[in-house]
Amino acid sequence: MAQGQFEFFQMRCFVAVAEELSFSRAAARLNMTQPPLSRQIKILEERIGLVLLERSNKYVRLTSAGESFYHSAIDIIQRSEHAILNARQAERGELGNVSIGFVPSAAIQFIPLIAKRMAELLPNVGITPIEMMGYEVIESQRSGRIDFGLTRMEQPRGEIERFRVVNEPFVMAIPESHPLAEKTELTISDFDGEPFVSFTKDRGGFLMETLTAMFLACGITPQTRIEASQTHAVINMVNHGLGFAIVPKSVQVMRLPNIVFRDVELPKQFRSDMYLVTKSGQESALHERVKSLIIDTLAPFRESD
Amino acid sequence: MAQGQFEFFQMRCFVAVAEELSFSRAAARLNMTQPPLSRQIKILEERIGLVLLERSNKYVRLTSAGESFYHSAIDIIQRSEHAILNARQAERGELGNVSIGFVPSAAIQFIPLIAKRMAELLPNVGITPIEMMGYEVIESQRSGRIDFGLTRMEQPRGEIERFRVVNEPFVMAIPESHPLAEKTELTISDFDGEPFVSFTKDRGGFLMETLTAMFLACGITPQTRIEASQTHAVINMVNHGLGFAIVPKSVQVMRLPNIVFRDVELPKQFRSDMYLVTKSGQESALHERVKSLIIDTLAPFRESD
DNA sequence: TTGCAACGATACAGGATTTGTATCATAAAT
DNA sequence: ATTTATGATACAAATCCTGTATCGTTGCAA
Repeated sequence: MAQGQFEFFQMRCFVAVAEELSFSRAAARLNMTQPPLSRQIKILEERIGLVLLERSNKYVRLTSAGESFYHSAIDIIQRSEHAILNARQAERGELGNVSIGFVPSAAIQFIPLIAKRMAELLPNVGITPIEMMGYEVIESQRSGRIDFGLTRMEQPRGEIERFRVVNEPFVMAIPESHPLAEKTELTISDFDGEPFVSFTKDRGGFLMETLTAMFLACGITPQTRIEASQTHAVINMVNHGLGFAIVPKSVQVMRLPNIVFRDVELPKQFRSDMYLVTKSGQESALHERVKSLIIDTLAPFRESD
Repeated sequence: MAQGQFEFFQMRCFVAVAEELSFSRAAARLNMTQPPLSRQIKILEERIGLVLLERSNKYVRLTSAGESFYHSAIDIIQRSEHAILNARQAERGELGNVSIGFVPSAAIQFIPLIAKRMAELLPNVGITPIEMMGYEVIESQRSGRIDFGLTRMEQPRGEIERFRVVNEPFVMAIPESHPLAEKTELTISDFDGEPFVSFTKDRGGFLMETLTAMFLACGITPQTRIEASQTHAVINMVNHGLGFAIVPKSVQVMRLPNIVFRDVELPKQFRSDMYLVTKSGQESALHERVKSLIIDTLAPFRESD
């Protein structure tokens, strides 16, 4: 036994004596005889260099140091029990911390929903959401800075796993002042020649490509007035009457005063995807747990229309 | 070794391995050889029923459970060191809690000053001040509800120690509107026949007796208008112009808008005392420490004039 | 005052546990 | 293929702990 620090067992002995205020009774409680108990207490006192118990033949009393140490001991013993419970939780993937990198448009619904469900189902798992550009999500994933990523980019395979967690229809965002906002049954051809707020193509804006392909397929050519790089910006342009836009349906929970959202029939292949990316070969239980939690949480945005 | 809980030593072993990520290096650091180290880790894992380290021949890695347990272990080890330091502090009387019962007039200066100095000199000793009537101080002292008491009552001896910690002169409290407030050199005879706010005699008001004795000795008879039981009440009467009062000098830190305080020459024997009462035979270091702190703190109110 | 009972401290032998040396098994590196 | 480094295993020696027996002291009762 490393001469220098006291042992756990000695602490338990001390606690028993402190509570019983009797060596014999404490010994009985600890399923041992009195002499070794006395010895353990003595060793404990030697190790910490303090007298913890004042013992004369007829009474046993705690010294001030003993009083203090008793409280500490109770605390430490309890913590050591918690340590085991926590470790067990961690093993089951119910304790820890995960960081999620995500593109700004995921901040509207997906990340809050994930955070909420994590708080419910995995209350002891912390979440660190980090907003970033689509390409950064992949970089950060490779470098290990984040555990999970949410992005719209279809990524070259390799050591990174990818799941399509969102596959939702587009909706039209129309300024309230625009004549089309009145019409109830809209088709895509109604937007031919109308002012359009588009996404930029640079910096990994993926929606742009999808949308131009769709316009081509539907045979319409809106009048592109402005390009913005992120959904937030696009939506705010529309809100100020600068034109209509096409955004993923999940965006429409953002209620802005001068926007109306309208469903519109589009060819089946033109839908908005989002991918969950993760380093493959992560066999941690926590990782698995969170991964399926994210997939489950986003299921409504994948199956519904 | 009580089969059932892990030992402290095993935790230290684990921490060393977790930090070195190598059994051999960890063993060196612990001044032991590798085989027993392996064994201790194995025992630890058996005791808590979890695999903490994933070890193949070329690497040692923490499992999620190990990660969690490592943090707990660090925390517990640190706490166990603090436990010793705290116990040492407690032994020196620098850790703990004391309760002080006191009469309301001590709340004006004495208790705040004591609390302040305790915060400076004994930062880890908590103080619980309890305001009560003079006779309650003695009762609570006997029953052990308070560790110290501050009261003006001279008490029957017995198992209670008593120190005179305050012996200060009286001052006159005069309503600003009163003609005597203008006069610079006052003597006690100036107050003959003037309206006087007195202390009640009941409920252990001790000042009353002293004051009537003094009036007798000085040969004056003020006109007693009102009696109040506590200094606060008396002072507020004066503040509303109901008469002059005689109060201990320490009271004059209370600055009220319509009161002036004036020194006055009085016979030497008429001064205001306050006693520190304490159960005798309290040999605790903390108790001694706080006792002398209180005596020291109140020294200015005993020696000065 | 004396004897008894209760409690914690001490001594010591037997037993359990732990340690260290030597060795093995495996995997990366040369 | 050989070497080197790592953790696991086997076993004897040493250590430490336990329990029995006993002592010394204190409070209590006769």
